[in-house]
Amino acid sequence: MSPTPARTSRAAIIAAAAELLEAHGLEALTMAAVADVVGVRAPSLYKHVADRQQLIAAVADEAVRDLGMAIGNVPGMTDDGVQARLRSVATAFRTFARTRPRATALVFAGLGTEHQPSVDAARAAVAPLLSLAAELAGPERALEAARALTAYAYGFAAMESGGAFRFGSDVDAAWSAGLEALIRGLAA
Amino acid sequence: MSPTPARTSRAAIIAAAAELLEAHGLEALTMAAVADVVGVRAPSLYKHVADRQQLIAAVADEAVRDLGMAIGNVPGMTDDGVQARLRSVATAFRTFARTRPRATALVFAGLGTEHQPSVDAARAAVAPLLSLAAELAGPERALEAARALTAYAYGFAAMESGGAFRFGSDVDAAWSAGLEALIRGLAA
DNA sequence: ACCTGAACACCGTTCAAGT
DNA sequence: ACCTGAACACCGTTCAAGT
Repeated sequence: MSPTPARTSRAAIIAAAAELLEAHGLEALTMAAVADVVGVRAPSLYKHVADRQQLIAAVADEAVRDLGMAIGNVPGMTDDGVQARLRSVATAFRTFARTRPRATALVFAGLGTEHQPSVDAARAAVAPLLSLAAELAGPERALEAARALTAYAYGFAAMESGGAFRFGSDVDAAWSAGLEALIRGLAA
Repeated sequence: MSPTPARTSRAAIIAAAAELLEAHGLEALTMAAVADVVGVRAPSLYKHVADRQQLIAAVADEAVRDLGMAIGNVPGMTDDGVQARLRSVATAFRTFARTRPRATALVFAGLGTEHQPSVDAARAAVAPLLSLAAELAGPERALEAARALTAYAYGFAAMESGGAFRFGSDVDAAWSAGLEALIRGLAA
């Protein structure tokens, strides 16, 4: 007669889904596999998430928040100049994208979902980058500069994770050279 | 007794798959849907392609070739300086990515496939960009410069197609400003 | 030599029945 | 109030049977 307490939770389900995505790709993120990780049967998931699309959307939203924290909490930046801090934030972005490439692709390329993270979440995530861009290029051109930096960082990280850089040579050096060039150009 | 002639072809199948991908997304690229477009039943496709993964890979390969042609045949560039030609080629890339966003994501982000386009195909596609990069930044730094330009162009186009630019303001102006900054910085 | 229907394993999702 | 097995429609893939 006593109603059973929940044997899993929305948070656990989203975490399991994010793990499966990163470990084995989007096609491995099945309701049965997620259910298996959290220890229930597939139909039970529908008590916690509407359907698979919404679960994927929730994984993307969580990734946006994680990314925001990753680039918002870069340590020891108080003493540096704008360009050095921008370099640190962009590199934190790259590190995040290398750690969670498939979640990053879900957020930025959106292949496999029609979902967009909420405007508020996106705004919060890029806030630190936007304020540095304003410092670098002036408030008038802050948005443009932030977009250019994000485009470069995401594009580079995506190509890197996707294996697009296969002509040898030093990938780290290419990252730094491109970033320096962009920062220099935006500051001018 | 006479063996039946092929009622469809590998080329037609790939074209149908590319159409479905762009029109309705990767999850709409099903064997049944492709078979329907080319006018056969799903099992017949296996006479022409090994399986769905290989079909998706073929779509990606074809997209790489198309992209190579798109950025290799930019008209009326003979009289321009390096920077102007680079601007034209990068903009041709953006135009291609806006026309075929999902195929572009398949090639660069590779979410939904483990496939990589062959090194030769990729090399051919980026050849025009590489030679311009050499002209701009010197042969020593050509590869770095080409990578930075590709990363920026793909990243910008991906974010644009994915709807990441939703804070208002002029997206075309942002594209130009970022591209100018990068070219200026790479030339220095 | 290619095409087909039937069949199988799998997936997302619903729902009545359990506790 | 949540969980489950059974069921349904759909998907990728195989294969024996047609022409």
